[in-house]
Amino acid sequence: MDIKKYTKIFKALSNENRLEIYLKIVEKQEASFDTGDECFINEIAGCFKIGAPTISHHIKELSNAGLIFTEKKGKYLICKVNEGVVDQVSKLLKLQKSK
Amino acid sequence: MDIKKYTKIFKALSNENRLEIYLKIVEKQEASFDTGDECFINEIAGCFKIGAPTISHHIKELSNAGLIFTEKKGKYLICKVNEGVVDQVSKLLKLQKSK
DNA sequence: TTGACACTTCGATAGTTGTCAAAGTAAGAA
DNA sequence: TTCTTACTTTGACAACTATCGAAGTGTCAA
Repeated sequence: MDIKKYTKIFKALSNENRLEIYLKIVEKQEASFDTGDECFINEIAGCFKIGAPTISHHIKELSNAGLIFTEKKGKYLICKVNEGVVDQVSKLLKLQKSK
Repeated sequence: MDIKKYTKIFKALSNENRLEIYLKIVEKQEASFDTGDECFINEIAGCFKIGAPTISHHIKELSNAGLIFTEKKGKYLICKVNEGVVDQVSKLLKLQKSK
């Protein structure tokens, strides 16, 4: 088990703004099951009172931790949740009572 | 939803030694379903190359985040996982595809 | 009561992190 | 080409964190 990988994930989620950015991406992705829209960072950036450089930095941390995937589309940046990692995290934390 | 509560939890798990301490407590608790033993910090402290003050500090952070409960038994300290919080964390991170 | 043990508290310090302003890049519109 | 928009990179700095040694507290056994 790669402890470092998980500490990186938890570190990425341990900052208030970064966690909210991540949750916004999750939210947008949920909505997209109906609409088919993608999550443009541009659209959610306005919700925060931090500057563009800081948001860019946070996105990179989330991406580095493997929590999200990013993709450039013209001048916009699209983000997607990495659902596999989220499942791994849930498993790590839990007791395996059934075992 | 209380973002601060969750950032505190993630921060608690974002340090390598602290995550390992938490996982040791989980492990001990799993074993205890058979043996009925409790998790004495004293016993797991030897696994780490950090000093007692640092371990004490880490335990307090885990407890403060609500991830574990602690209890004094004589001169020993007993730790238990707060399973409720772990479930909440898993729910927070996940997409609700079924909705 | 003395000593050993299991922590805890305190104070210090090196290292890390979140944020910003300024400057940079790259795409698309005019 | 020039301008605007969207993001990135860089450099700096204040705030926070992990760790330690030293000293402190409380428990238990001899």
